[in-house]
Amino acid sequence: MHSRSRPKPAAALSPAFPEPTDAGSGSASGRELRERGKRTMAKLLDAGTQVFAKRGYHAARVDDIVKVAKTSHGTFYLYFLNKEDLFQALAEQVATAMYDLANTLPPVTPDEDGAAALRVWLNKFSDLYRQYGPIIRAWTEAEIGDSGFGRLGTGVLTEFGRVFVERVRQAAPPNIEPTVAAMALVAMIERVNYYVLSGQVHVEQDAMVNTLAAVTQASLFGTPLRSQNV
Amino acid sequence: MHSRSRPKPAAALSPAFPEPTDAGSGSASGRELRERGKRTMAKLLDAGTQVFAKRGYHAARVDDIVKVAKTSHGTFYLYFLNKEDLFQALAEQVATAMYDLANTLPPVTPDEDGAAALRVWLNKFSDLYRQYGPIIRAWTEAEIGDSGFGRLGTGVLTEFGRVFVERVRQAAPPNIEPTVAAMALVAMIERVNYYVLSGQVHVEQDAMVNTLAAVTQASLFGTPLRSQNV
Amino acid sequence: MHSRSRPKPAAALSPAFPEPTDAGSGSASGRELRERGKRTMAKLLDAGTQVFAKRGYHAARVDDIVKVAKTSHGTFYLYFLNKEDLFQALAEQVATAMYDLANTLPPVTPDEDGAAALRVWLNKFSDLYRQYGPIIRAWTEAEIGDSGFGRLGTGVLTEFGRVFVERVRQAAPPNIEPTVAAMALVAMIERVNYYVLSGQVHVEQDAMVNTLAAVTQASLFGTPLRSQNV
Amino acid sequence: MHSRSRPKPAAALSPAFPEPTDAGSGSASGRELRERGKRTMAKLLDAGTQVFAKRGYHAARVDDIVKVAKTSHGTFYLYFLNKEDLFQALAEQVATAMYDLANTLPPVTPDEDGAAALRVWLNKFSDLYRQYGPIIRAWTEAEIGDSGFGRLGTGVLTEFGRVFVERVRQAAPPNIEPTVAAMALVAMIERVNYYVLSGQVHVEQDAMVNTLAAVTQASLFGTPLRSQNV
DNA sequence: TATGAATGAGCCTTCATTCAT
DNA sequence: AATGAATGAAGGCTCATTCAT
Repeated sequence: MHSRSRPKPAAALSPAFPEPTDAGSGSASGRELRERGKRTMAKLLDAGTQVFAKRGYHAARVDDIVKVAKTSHGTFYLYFLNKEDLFQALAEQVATAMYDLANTLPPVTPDEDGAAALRVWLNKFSDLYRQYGPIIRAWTEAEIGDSGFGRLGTGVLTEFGRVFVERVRQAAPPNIEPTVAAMALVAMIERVNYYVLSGQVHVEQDAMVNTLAAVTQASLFGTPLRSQNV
Repeated sequence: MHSRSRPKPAAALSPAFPEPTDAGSGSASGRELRERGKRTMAKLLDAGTQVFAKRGYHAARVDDIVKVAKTSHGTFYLYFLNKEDLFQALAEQVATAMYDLANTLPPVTPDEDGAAALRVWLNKFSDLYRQYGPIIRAWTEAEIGDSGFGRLGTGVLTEFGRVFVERVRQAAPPNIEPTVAAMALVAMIERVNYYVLSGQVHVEQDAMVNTLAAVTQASLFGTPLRSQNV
Repeated sequence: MHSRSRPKPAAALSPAFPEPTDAGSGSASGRELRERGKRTMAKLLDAGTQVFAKRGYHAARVDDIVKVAKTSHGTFYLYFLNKEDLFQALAEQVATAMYDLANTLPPVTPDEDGAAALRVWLNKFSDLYRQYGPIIRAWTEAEIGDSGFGRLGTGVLTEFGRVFVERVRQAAPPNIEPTVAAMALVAMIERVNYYVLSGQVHVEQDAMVNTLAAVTQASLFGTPLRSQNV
Repeated sequence: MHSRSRPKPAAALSPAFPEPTDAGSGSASGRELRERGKRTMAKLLDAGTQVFAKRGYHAARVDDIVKVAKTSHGTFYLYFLNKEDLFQALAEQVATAMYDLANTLPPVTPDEDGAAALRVWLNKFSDLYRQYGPIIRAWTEAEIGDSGFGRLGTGVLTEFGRVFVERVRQAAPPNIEPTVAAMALVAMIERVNYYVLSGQVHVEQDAMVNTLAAVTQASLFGTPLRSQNV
């Protein structure tokens, strides 16, 4: 669809973390932005997040977005090729942040230290998911069909899987099949956060995190599941 | 919007089962359908499944559906109030089947019998998910916003949760918090099936089922995770 | 631009002349039209002729066309892919008619019989030009840029040139260069009609035809130019 | 619309020549331009010529023009009221040059001297047409509708007609109708140049000029058409 | 019961023009 | 004298829904 490409999120995998609102954000033309231009683009990205969150990808109208951003249609198309392009930019922000988070997953040990480290990480995941969840949801929606989003999503998923597999390998006896188990854990963590964020189930973040940590440990080390601090 | 309501096909699927989600359905005449009418409606439902699967809820056009069903726009509106109504009908089919399946979840025991029973059930879940997955995915999409779908989805989720909680209670020592753990297991099972079905990860159904059963047991009884038959 | 193709005008070169309003006319989908559909399409083609005539290709809005045709936007796009597609259909009508006319050019002889035959033919040309002139003008406009119209126009021009060359060859001594002379005559005839039709010069059709016939004969046979019946 | 009017560049082209088409020009401050300003204006006029040539009047975007001129939107509107104003300025250049050329048309005599003089003039016409042809083409396009361009075009045409009529009168026996014949010759000369310039027919300039001269002479004096020097 | 033509609100996108710096 | 960000009125096109047959 667009003929000019934005900086790839993969680049952001590097340790040097770019400023959140600029990372992966692109313009319709790749031109350099002055101060004012940056503000406008940030407003649009932010408005996009809100509107996609509220209405989902398909139902979101450019008109909604520019209204929230208090700017005009013309301006929108100065910064983005179209709705998809804006979404792409947001998705890349998410992807970048997720990649980075995945790589901070601590080694999982069977003791209370391991559980604590896991809980810290799960809290960070939860915070990130809360921040970007709407985009992720819309992502799933946009994914259907043909667009290139799928790959982005799969990429992030794969990265999570890869890191979890490593941890599973480090932790578990050699007779278990780490890839599937890793995926199962990733799936659980993602989806529970989704249920909670979307309000389909009502649980405190602490309870959720504790349980997820416990299930994860139990899965790897056979520690009987006990919900702590609930 | 005309007021005529659509015959409720979902109801027929499980005569004994109370129609829990019927409230929101704004459809469907009680008029009896002749043989031909039944065939046409079946064609439309089937076409709807295909098209929603391929394009998602929003991107699906009535035009696509009637083309696949080899019928006309006029006919479509003879059987359904609108696109949402058709989707509702399909969603109700899914919900009914899911409710029924949830209620066949066997007691979970720590022994190999328990694992085997779990695997049988997970296979049934997987089959059902494969059959209806596209609708479920589109469901998530339609859910965003305001429609009544959310309730339907939440209802099914709740039912699964309820049943799992019962089993977790039966199985686990009294000091664990069953509701959150149950939800985590449901989330894991659903999402892994989704990943696999949507082709985002490539795993054989057997491997998936075995792992899910193992993780479930491990979570409840501390059985160290072992992937069997992989 | 469009993925489905309309019947080629070249086909219409065959002696069997198709009904004027159906020739070259195409639909967005190639589907067969019922009586009503044919009427609607005719209305749109007619409205297109009027609007393109009045405003030119670029300035013509689909909205104008459907207003003149007393129909709706939706209907327009039922019959044509877009504005260009409608124009194409009209242009093909013109091209077909022009091809056919070109092939009826009589042999040019130096006597009064030759002049009379030429006048008859020029009158037919003039009538055709009056009928289709607006489209031809818009054609020139649409031609600029990249579209395939150019070829169509060039094709018609070439056909006229070819036929005139034949006649010039028949008529003129062997020492003259027929192709350029033929083109010059074609250019003159076309452009004079254009000037007159567009109201840039005010001359009666008779005077115009007589003069064109006289110049043509004079060019070929050296008959001194005399304007008759003026 | 601001009322400041643009400096009239056309006037400068022929100080002695009365500005006949100035009436419709709604432009341009009498403010004097410094060296830099003159350069900028020249860049814009030049860019305008290129872009109108390539895309035609309607399809030409101000954005294209300023890009080619390597300047900004703001600057464009410093020099011209709007797109039409720039076009007007260019058209006036053309009109002025054409007027001047028309008035150098030599008397047409039946001998070889007359033919030679005609060929010299036709070559000048051709050169001018090549230089300004794109504008003339766009002119025709802009003409459609309501703008004042038509008058400008008609004015030039009328001037050519007037001059040709004089020559025809000088040359021809009193029994011919000079106005129509003159127009026919003008039409021919213009249109042949157009065909050649637009690449619709492929002829060397020499062949074209020779033929046009021959047809012109033949029309006036009955000299049989012979293409010379081909 | 079935058809397909017709409708028009809605949304996306472009581009001439203005304005603050 | 120059810049480039911002604006918003057009205008193209789609698609859910209705209607006449």
